[in-house]
Amino acid sequence: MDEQSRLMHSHAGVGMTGHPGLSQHMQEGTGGSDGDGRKQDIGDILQQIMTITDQSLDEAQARKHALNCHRMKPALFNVLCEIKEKTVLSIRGAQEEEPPDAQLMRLDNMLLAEGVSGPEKGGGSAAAAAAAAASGGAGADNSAEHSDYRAKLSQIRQIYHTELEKYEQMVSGWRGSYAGSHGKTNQACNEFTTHVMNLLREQSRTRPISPKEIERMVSIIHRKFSSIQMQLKQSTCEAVMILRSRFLDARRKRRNFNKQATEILNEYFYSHLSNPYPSEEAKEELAKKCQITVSQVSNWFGNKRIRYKKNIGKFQEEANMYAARTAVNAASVSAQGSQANSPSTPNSAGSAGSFNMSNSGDLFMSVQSLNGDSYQGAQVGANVQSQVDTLRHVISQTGGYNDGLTANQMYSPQGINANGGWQDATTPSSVTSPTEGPGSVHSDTSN
DNA sequence: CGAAATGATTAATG
DNA sequence: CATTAATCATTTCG
Repeated sequence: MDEQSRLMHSHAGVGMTGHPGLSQHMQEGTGGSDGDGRKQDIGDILQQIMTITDQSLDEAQARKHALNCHRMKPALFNVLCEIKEKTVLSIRGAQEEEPPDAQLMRLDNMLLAEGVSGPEKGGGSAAAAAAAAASGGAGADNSAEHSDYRAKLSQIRQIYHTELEKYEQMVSGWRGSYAGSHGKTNQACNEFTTHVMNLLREQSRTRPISPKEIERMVSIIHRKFSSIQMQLKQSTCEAVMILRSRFLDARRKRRNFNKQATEILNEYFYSHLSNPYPSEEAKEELAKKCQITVSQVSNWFGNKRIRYKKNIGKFQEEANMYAARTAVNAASVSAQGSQANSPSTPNSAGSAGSFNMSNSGDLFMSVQSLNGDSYQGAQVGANVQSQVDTLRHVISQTGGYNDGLTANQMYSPQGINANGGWQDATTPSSVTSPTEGPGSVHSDTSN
C-alpha cells in the first residue's frame, strides 16, 4: 500500500508537468501559495482512494462523497485518466485490428446458400405445412423424403435466428457490402453494453475512466459478441452440413427401381447393345416409361455399360434372355418385312459370340451410311440395328458356327474389344467385310 | 449375417 | 457436358 501510494505520487508528479487542466485546478484550488501543501493534498486523496475498499460500505460511501467533493478531485482525475490512456495505448497500440474475417464471409455465404440466413420461407411452425403442401404438388415422393429434412432445417434456422438476434449488433461500418442484417434489434448485446456503460459511468466518478476507455470497452464487448456470433454461425453450418449429408445424400435413401422399370431399361440396353447410348430423347422416353428421372436413366446406363463390360460373362444369361425376348417381338412385329433372322448373313456378326463390338460397329456404320445416302429415315436404321443386336444374341445362344471366327478374329473373352468399348467401335470407317460391303448389309437387312 | 446387386456420387477425361 | 472408372451406402439374396 505504501509502495503504491508512492508510485501514484510520482506519477502525479510526472503528470503535473505541462498539464493545463491540472495547473488550472491547482491555481484555483490552493491559491498557488505553497507546493508542499499541494503535494500533501494529493497524497491525502490518493491515500483515501487506496484505502476506500477496506472500509465498511457506509463508511466508504461517505468517504466517496467526501472525495468527490474534494477540490482536487477533478484535476487529479484528469491526470490519472491521461496517464492511464498513455499506458494503455502504449501497451496495445497496433494489434487492435482483428483480421477481416474471410472465414466469416464464407460461413455467411454458406448459410445464405443453404437458406438458413436468407429470407424465411415458410417460417417456423409453418414449415411442416409448407412441406406437406409441396408434397402435394410436384414429385410427391421426392418432397415426402425431403420433408423431414426441411423440418429439421427450419428448426435449425429458427434456433439460429433467435440466437443471432441476441448477439446481433449494429456494427456501424463493418464491410459495407457484407450481407448481414444490420439494423436488427440486438437485445443481449445492447443490454449488456448499456449495463457496462452505466457501470463505468458510475465508477468513473471515483475511478479514472475516460470516455475513450468506455468506447474501447464497448468495442471489446462488441468484438466478444461478434465472436460468439461467429461461433453460432459455425456450429449452425456444421449442423446444416450434417443434416445435409444425412438426408440429401441420395445414396443413403436408395431404392431399387421396380421390376418393370428394370425390364424396360434392360430391354433397351440389350437391344442396343452395340451402341447402348440412348439419345436425350430416348432417355426421356425411358424415364417416362420407367417413372424415373432422366438422370436416373443416365445413371442406370452408365452403371450398366461399365458393369456389363467389366464382366460380360455374368450378364450372358440376362443378355440372352432379353435378346431372345425382343427378337421374338421383332420377329412377330415385322415378320414379313425383313427376314433378317436368316443366319446367312455373310459377315455374320461372327463376333456375336463374344460380343465384339468392332464388328457390330462396322455393321452399324454401313447401315448408317446407307441410310445417310438414301431416302430412308434414321428410324429404319435404328430398327435394323436393334434387330441385329438381338439377333446376334440369339445366334450366340443357339451356338453353332461361329467358333472359328471367334477364334481368329476375336480376342479378349472379357473385353468388348481391344480399344475398349463401344465408343471406338463406331469410329473406324473401314469396313471389315471387304467381300460384300454395304450392299450385302443392305440386302440382308432390308430384304 | 455376409456377399452380391444396385443406384448414386465423385474424380478424371476428352 | 457426357462418359468412364472407382467408390459409397443401401438393399436384396442366399
